Amino acid sequence: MKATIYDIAKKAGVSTATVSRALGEERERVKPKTREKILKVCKDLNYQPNRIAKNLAKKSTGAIGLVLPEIQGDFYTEIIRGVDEIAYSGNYNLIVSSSHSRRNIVESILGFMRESMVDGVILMIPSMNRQIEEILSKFLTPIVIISDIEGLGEYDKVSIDNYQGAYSMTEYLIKSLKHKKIAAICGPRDNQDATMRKKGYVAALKKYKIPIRKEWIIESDFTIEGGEIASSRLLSLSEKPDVIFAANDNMAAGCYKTAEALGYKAPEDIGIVGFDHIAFGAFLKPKLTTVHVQVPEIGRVATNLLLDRLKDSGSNKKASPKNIKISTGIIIGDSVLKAK
Amino acid sequence: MKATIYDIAKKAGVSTATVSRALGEERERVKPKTREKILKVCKDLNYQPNRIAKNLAKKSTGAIGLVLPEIQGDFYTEIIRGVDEIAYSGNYNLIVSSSHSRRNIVESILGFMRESMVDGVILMIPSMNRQIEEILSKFLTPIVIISDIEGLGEYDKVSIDNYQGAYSMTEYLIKSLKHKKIAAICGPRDNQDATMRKKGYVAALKKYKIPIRKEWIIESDFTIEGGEIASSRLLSLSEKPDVIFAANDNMAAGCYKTAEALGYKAPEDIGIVGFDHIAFGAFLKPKLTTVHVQVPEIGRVATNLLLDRLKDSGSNKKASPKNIKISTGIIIGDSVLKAK
DNA sequence: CTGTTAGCGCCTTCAT
DNA sequence: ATGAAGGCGCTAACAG
Repeated sequence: MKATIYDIAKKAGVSTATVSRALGEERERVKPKTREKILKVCKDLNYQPNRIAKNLAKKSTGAIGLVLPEIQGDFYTEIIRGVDEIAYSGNYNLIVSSSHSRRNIVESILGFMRESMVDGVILMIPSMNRQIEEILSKFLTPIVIISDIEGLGEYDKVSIDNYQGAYSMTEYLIKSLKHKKIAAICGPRDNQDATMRKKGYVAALKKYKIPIRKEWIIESDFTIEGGEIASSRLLSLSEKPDVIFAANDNMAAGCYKTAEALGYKAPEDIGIVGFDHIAFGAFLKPKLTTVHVQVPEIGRVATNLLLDRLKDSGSNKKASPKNIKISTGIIIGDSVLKAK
Repeated sequence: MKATIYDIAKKAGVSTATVSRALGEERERVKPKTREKILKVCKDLNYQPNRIAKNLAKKSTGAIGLVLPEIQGDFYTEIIRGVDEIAYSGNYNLIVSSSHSRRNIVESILGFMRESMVDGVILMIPSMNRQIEEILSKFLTPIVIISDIEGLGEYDKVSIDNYQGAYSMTEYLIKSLKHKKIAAICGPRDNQDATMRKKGYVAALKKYKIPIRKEWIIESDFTIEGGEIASSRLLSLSEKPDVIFAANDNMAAGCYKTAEALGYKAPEDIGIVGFDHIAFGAFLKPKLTTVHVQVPEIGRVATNLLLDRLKDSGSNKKASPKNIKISTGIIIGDSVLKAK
């Protein structure tokens, strides 16, 4: 049987209160000799404090939750890294959970936070719906959302500046590289990041008065395979684009595959650019030109917002929600040439 | 203030026990009408059950913990995927934690499990030491170890069959491809996976009576950069190997980089093979020949072992520890040719 | 079917 | 510096 604080108290000849103090943050308020005795007994009995009981008594868990749509690939692990870094230095434990495969994200949220195993939650969601909104509205713990969804004014929010990133890349292709025939492989329609990236692309074309061609804008799914399929469609058009702007690096990798399979050589025959700047892009040949996203920074910023909330949750004047955009940059590789 | 089961009981005019039943697994044992009334009150008061209290009362959390050395790269996320899959279908929540960067793994274990926030733990560790062993020996919850460390007979254990994988690959290079000049870039000395891979390599050379050359066995660190450095050393030797067997795909990728930088062409000038078969290897050019490891399967198997333990923890006859090895295979790419 | 009553293990005033 | 005692919110016998 596990030893409890009560066993310790009895064996050490003190009260449970003293044991609690000796082990907790009030170490100083107990005589060194007593404390030593208590610690010795703890060792003898292999005492392991029960955090559940502690949490119940203190009404806080010292942990924050991170809910991700999935835990796969560099993108998400880098978010985790950013969150973990700040959580750790703020003395919070991190609990990561994913709404993986079969499990839909709503369910995950429910199981995870409605039951308050954590003091606060960082939620990353690609899209919103009534159901989720309703659950969120009932939330009792602070919550920070990572998403590019508009509205949501009542929550702290951090997002990638998808619009600006896509706009800048498109502008770079047009202005610096003199391209006009630029196709886009977009992410899923219901994914807000994807939507904003597409908007940025379209806006840049408009700005430079380049006509938008429907057949050069393909919706896909952010996977490598999706990129393969979409690009093979683009490359089989009678009028082909000169450059393909994939809305993420995975799909750009799919374009490489297709190009190779179809006998096109990048960048000479077809230019390819991506978005995200995930690690493995550097191993693509030719090196991928892409939009740089400070992924771990997203996690850091979100966590800082959450910790601020947690700190403030005592005082009753709630700070108004913050909305932070993480800026992007352009990484110039060798996957697209200047137009002839 | 959060509503408690007590508030519900009062407002619904029933006892807390009835509320607990109506909401829990004994739904059936309460009259439908009563239950409905209770559910309505719950809605009205936006009642969120407190899982902490529940855990304390039930003495179980319904969650298992997964402790990884880090959460970065495909290898670890695929482990997570395997674990999550089984945990989910077994109705357990998964809590992932990493002993990331500054935090050493021991500390992580301490914070994570000694305090029994979980019913059981899956621990992945690259190496063992006294300190860790001592902590583990004091463990009160079931624990499954993912590691190729020998000994450890008292724990359920799952490991990659590193030895066999490395042996088979080396044998393939020798027997099928007629190579004799095979160098190895190993992982860290204190990493057990690395050690077993090296042993497999050495054993195969011995079996085929190929002399072992110290200068062709280099210790590195499983990173891309490590692979770069190690391979540049190999390629600057007066007598160069024909093939480099990198102990993981990351380091193999580093070899590609170096080879390119130094003007060697794979596979014509130098053969390169790896270990792990992580996703991005398929994007290397030429396609990487490597040892296939069923990574998600590691997670699945480990989780099944843990769930079995948890199921049995009621009965007092403990099943004897199981030790499962996950077999490997060889993926033939284009990164090494038959010897001339 | 439902209520009563103890805990679960720890923390935290309030006294001493 | 320490002890006594009452929660924290929920579950689980045991009665009715």
